Amino acid sequence: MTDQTVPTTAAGEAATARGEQTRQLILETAMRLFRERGYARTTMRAIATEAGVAVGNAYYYFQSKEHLIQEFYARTQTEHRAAAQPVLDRESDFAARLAGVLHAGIDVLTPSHEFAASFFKTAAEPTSPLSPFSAESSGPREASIDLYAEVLTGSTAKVDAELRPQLPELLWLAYMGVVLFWVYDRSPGQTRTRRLIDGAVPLVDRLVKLSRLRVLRPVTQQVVSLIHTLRH
Amino acid sequence: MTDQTVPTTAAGEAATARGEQTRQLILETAMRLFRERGYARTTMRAIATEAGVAVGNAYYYFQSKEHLIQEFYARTQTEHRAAAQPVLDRESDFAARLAGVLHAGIDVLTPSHEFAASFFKTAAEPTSPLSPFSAESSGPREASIDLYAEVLTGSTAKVDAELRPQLPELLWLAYMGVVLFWVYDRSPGQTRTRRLIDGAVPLVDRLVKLSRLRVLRPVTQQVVSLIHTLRH
DNA sequence: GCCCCATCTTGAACGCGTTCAACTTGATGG
DNA sequence: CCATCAAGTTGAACGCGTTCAAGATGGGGC
Repeated sequence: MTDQTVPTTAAGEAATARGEQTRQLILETAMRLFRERGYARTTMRAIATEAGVAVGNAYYYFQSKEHLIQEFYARTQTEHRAAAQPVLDRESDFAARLAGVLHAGIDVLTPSHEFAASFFKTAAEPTSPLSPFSAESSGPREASIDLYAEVLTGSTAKVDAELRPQLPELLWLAYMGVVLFWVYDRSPGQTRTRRLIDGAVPLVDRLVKLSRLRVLRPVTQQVVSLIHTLRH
Repeated sequence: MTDQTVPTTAAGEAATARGEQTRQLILETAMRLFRERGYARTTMRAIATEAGVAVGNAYYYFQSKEHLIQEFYARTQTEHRAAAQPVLDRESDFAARLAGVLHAGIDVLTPSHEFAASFFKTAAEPTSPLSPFSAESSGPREASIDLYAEVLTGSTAKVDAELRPQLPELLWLAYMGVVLFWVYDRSPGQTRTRRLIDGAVPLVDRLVKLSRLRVLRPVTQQVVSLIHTLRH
């Protein structure tokens, strides 16, 4: 805990130091091997050997094997944003924007399905820096939440005023749910996940719009108040 | 894969063979050490030593360190059922029954919070036999779903006819969500999880009752149809 | 030209989960 | 009483992630 040891330059730092090349070399090698053999079957020794460095050297740049994955997060998030941009530029309907962004996320993840499943256990541990809720993952997480804020702000949807500020984070949470479903999805090409998105988005769209309705306002307020309670 | 090797008698089997005592001894020792030191810090060597057997002997009875946990599932489920019984006998109101059962679940889990957090990563892996969705966990899972069927059948709540058959599994899924929240809950005594239950139950109660309402019937049908789609 | 020293690199060593060939035990039946 | 053999038990050995004391490198001040 609390060992902010010396170098291990955080993800996208400037880091003009000599070793930056080595860092990139190790990272590229690791990513390639992870994709080729899966996370568990890729050993640190293999990464080091293929990169032409000593095992210990990999640990100079990355605190652990798990930390090599953090780069995967950052890249995935960047790709997700890029893949979602056309939809955000084109659509103004809330449901269309949300579905587009969710599908874009799965598009980006699809090539890594096997790899993602094998390292998912690591990310799931509450104490892990790789947990999507951890402080270490706050960068990609906030970028991702921003994406859902944009889904909302760029849309023509009218949303209950109290619910609106909470919605981006709720949508991100729903996205986490979709990813969870996707990780467990064993159907060929993860078509079930696609069906989940196509089925759930109109539902969310409907509920969001109904949130302003007389009968449902108490429910909406109950939801918002629960969120506030849980945030402390 | 597919190595249904010789003995390793499944959880609650008859198993009158000689080694049954040793099996229980190893299991009790493991459970004690897991609780005392946490999962990660308990080594197989320590379990073996404290139980007075050789390391290999533990592997004669349990395929892996992870498999020692499966017993924990079965026990937790049994205790949950027992702890929930008074509430099921006493209450007839749906919300009261649901809240009672959920709180009973967390009551039972509370002493093992640290341990649960440390082995959660293992259970989260899609391919793991410990995953709550796996075939190996079907026993405890179905027992747990039955519990939520009973929450519903013993209650006076009137539920949409199409939604009703899906509800026990949905409630179980919600319970999984509560457990997930609980695992990540770092607040002292996991009071946030308690607040989640107390906040979410009235909400679920309200939604279930509203499910029969004119305005919401389409939404209800949409939910049911989505469930059917995802089930194939 | 030389030394200094932060930066980078090395690989043997540690403790872990897991495996396995070899050994012991004790009920069975001749 | 002994031979048999499935059931149970052993601990050295393997490959893994990780650590760390020791060494190599090379730009900057003198």
